[in-house]
Amino acid sequence: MKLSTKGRYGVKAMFDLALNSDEDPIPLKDIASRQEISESYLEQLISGLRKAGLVKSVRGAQGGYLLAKSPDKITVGEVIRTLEGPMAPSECVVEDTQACEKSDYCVTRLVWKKMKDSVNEVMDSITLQDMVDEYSSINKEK
Amino acid sequence: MKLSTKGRYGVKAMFDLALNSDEDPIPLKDIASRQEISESYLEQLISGLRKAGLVKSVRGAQGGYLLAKSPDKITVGEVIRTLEGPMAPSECVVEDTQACEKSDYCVTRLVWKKMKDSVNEVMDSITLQDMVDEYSSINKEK
DNA sequence: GTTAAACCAAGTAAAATAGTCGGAATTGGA
DNA sequence: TCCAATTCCGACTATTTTACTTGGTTTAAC
Repeated sequence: MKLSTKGRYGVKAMFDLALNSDEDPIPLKDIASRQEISESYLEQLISGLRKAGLVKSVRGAQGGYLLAKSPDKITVGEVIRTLEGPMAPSECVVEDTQACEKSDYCVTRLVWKKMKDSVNEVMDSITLQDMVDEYSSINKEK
Repeated sequence: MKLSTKGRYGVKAMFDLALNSDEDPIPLKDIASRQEISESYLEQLISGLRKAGLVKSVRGAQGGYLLAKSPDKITVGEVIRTLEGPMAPSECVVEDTQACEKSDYCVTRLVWKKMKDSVNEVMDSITLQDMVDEYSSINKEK
């Protein structure tokens, strides 16, 4: 049940964008080096985030990436689901998937459903802004 | 974030044992055919469950498997963690693992921690007996 | 002593993961 | 006008994990 690097790096990158955002776009190179992620790999991931409408890009020199919405409007859940797909422990609880023919009376399915709902609820309750706030409150104590 | 077949089959097998348990041990063949799982694969999984003390085995003819504890003392969480390992989205929140050197001020780590705790809480709150009860309540309506 | 079962270790094909690589298109600034 | 910095894109690849299978040994009931 480990998350793959896609989800983990994706959240880190988005957090980095939220933390370092001003007006100017942030080049991928900066994010990659700050977060210690391979730049060319991160490129793939951020491409997905862009297609999902979570970040905007500015091409050419002095270009880079920006959050497409304000950090309090972007949840960890959106980021992770974009990169990892639906957080379903089993195929049979992926939305808009044909559940198996036993699903009406399948008890294990109810278990997977509860797990899925629980994870999504937590993920969707955390915004990038929450992470930024938490970061500030940890670091002001120094 | 899908569960592997280990966890999924494991829960099914344990549920099957809880549902069909009387005094006699239940041969793996029966569980495998009822749950539509490859018998030789399930053998591996149940071996892990036995070593973890969740099932008991009786060897020889008329042998099979039994729950090691009563179904209300076995949680889905125990079963899944036995077969899948700790349900940690990231290495850095696996208990008794060295967290990385940034863990003191790492905000993403807090996110993984929340996800982990949430999943474990749900899993640990469901016992095999709960599943059996749910099964009966679904099926008595027919 | 035959049969039904658990037990064990090793092997394996297919899929997923975690990247790399090479180049094309875009744009700001010298 | 050209150069450098950057995004964008698609294909390739080594490694690891998954989901098994196979072939056998041991144990115990009848």
